[in-house]
Amino acid sequence: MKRYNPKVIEPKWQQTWESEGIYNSTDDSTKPKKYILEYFPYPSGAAMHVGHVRNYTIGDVMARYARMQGYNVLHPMGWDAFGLPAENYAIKNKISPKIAIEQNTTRFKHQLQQMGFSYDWTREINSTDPRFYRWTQWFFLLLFKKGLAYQKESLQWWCPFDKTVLANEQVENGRCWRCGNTVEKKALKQWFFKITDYADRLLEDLDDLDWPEAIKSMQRNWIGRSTGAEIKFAIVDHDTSINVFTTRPDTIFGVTFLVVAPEHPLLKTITTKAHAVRVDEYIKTSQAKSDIERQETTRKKTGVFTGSYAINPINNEIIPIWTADYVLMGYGTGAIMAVPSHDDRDYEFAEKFGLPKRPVIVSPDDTIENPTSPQNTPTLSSEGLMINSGKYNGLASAVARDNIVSDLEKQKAGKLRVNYKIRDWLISRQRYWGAPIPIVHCEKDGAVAVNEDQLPVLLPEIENYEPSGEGRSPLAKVPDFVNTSCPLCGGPAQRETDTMDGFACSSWYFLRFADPHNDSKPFDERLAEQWLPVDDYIGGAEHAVMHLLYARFWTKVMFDEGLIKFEEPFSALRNQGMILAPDGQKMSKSKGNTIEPDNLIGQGYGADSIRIMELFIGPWNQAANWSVDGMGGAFRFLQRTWVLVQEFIESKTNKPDAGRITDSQVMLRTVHSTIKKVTDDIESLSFNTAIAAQMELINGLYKQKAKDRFSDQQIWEYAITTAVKLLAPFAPHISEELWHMLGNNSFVNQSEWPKYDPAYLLPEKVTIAVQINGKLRDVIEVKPGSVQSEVESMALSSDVVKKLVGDQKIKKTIFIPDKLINFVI
RNA sequence: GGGCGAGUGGCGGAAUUGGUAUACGCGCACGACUCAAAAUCGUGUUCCUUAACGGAUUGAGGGUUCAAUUCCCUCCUUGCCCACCA
Repeated sequence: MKRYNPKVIEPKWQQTWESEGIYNSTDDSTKPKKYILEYFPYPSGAAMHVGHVRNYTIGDVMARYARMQGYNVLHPMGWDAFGLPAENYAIKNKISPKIAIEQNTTRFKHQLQQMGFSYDWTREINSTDPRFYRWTQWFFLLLFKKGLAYQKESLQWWCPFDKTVLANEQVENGRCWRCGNTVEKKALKQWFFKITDYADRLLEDLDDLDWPEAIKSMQRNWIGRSTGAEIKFAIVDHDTSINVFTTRPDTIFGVTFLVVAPEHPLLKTITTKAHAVRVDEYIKTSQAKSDIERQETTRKKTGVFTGSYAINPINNEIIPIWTADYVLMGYGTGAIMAVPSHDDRDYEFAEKFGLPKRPVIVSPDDTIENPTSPQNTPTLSSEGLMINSGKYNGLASAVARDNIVSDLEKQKAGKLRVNYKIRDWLISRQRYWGAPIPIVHCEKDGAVAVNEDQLPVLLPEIENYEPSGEGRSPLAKVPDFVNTSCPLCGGPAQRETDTMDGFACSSWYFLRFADPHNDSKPFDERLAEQWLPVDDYIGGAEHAVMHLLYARFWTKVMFDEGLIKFEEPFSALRNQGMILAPDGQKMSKSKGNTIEPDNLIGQGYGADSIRIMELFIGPWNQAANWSVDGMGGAFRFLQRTWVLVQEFIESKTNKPDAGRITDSQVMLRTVHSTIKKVTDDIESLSFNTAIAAQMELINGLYKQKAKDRFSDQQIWEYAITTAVKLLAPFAPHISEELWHMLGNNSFVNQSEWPKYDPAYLLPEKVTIAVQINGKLRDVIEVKPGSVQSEVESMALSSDVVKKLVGDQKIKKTIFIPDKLINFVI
């Protein structure tokens, strides 16, 4: 008997599949399409570990299953290779990013191939290939021409370690998402994409997506739409006014002071001479505070009085104006009306600086005369009846809200306003390793788009690509690159030297897979129409408000331009659960706790065992600790399958034992119910139980074999063949090998998925639970479909039941056919 | 502080519509094979208690029901995301 040796069979089939091209997608097929995609990886210096492998295993099982179900499947792979990690790796290892990327993609590709993933490698793309980023630049120009790409000087997040600016989405708790260092604010002229123009559509279209609710709510939260009003407060003794944003205009009678952010443009104007020194000091100290410090002060309120007063437009009350850094310049108008009786932040501030905290405006218990005071627990979300609010008293707060805004509108002191937390996407980076922004700066014509036929603007190969930290990309030091002529007037001009954020590439790469070699446009409309949108997109949740939001934005822009006919790129999104190290910690190179597939394969487990382990360890979308012992179990299952098939093949040539009889009904029922179970489980993405069902099948067949020694060859042939097919999406190599050993010349991975016949599912006998008062007391075996009277008399004749019922009266009998009978006494 | 999710044997987990809780795997124990070990095969394995019987059990407590891991309420623990967003 041949031994199961993954080291021999796995590379053999990988090469055969590749040379036969059996996973390549055809553009002209009559079959229905299915586009299954995993996030294209970042080929960093650290190799892939079993956590990454899980992501690709899920996608691969789905792709293989879909093929066997008769779909024309697109399952491509490529490299998201621009960006900081690749560049930092190159700097550290003193090689050029280009060489680093070549080394890393070679390694990653080898890792993917040795896992037997069924990618169409003829469609491989690399975002750093000029043939690819030419079109990334083309999309930049599309956005530029549509007025969705613009330059603006403002305070931006700056990472002093990576020496570049960062988008808001790329700053987590005041730290750089890549290196974890504290970020600073720096005033720089930067390029932005106007994603805010699409905020409403990005929000509304979330509803219809088959995405995890967690991701949808993260995006909703990030877009942060809130409706309210902008209200104008005139300043006493000044010719100016301050606008505030509030979601609760109904609480305007509770305003006891105004607060403006320290960065507010009117702050210096309205500050009186007597208070100027203290205000100036306060502005300076809050500027010196990094944002992380501003967040870490455990919300202790600070602030100073400006000396000025404002007039409440609803009742002409005079209220003081303060400045405090709990009000953020970047949101709303950078100024608020403080309502201490209904906002805990305002309450805390009033408490600390001795400002008035009354009156209560919304009665929480709907009594106008003596409401329970909410002063100790102010809340912005409370609704109720209006009190202390003049003519609005007695109205429901939601009604008063509308009335007050329209009344203010009449006196031109207020209007409805929708506010968003989302900011425009800062796209420029002061780093070398990215797609150059295809813009030329001309003294006469300003920022001018490079002509389309001049694309790509090639990233020059340079000696010194380390960031300078001066706020300019290293490309600024390359005169040959910088100096050019203006596409409009032909006069001398300078190229933009910033490069694009790596997320620009990933905002459209999924479209390129439909038409990866097109040199005349980013993709053919017909091919995009055929393959897109992505049916199943598989990846971790870490891209929730970055890539997944950006890609949706670009897709909508392309839709508006008429390039594509769909508005959402990813119909279904699947977030796989993280694989943690056996100790429960995140796997990372720095902790030295990573487990790499290469080592496991070297130990003789094989890719198939790893694939089984990745899925069997638990639900695919939940985190799991990697288990070293569990690998042995996965391997044993495959080996038992191997041995069983070998023994069956040998039984073909040895005469079967004539004295033994195969129970064909039991065999057929076992096989057909397993087909049903595995099929249903794959459809519902319950991969762990799909594998468990196959283990049960193999265990069951072992028991059959012990009884009948493969007596009925025909039924055994069917059982074995089916078992091998069911295993194919999960463990493709061993399945392919066994398939060929069984005498097939085709590929099991191109075979048809087995179907079950419901007629075989019905068992000869079913076990009925016999309960008394809902407690299990006995079990009886009856024919399926037995009626109540039959089951009841059988159950009542059971010794246990007789004893427990005694001469008590049975009040009620509950009968569930083929399941249980319950006597209530 | 806000949002979303999760708590089941020694461990990872299963239970698809309220209907026999603990499938499958790991680990462990015993047996077979072996000079021996590994590997493999087989049997057992929720806990307490017993000669047998029996009792308890899905984070805790309560509720609905003939029947609750499943539905409802309160609380505890824990994971992830967002966080002074007015």
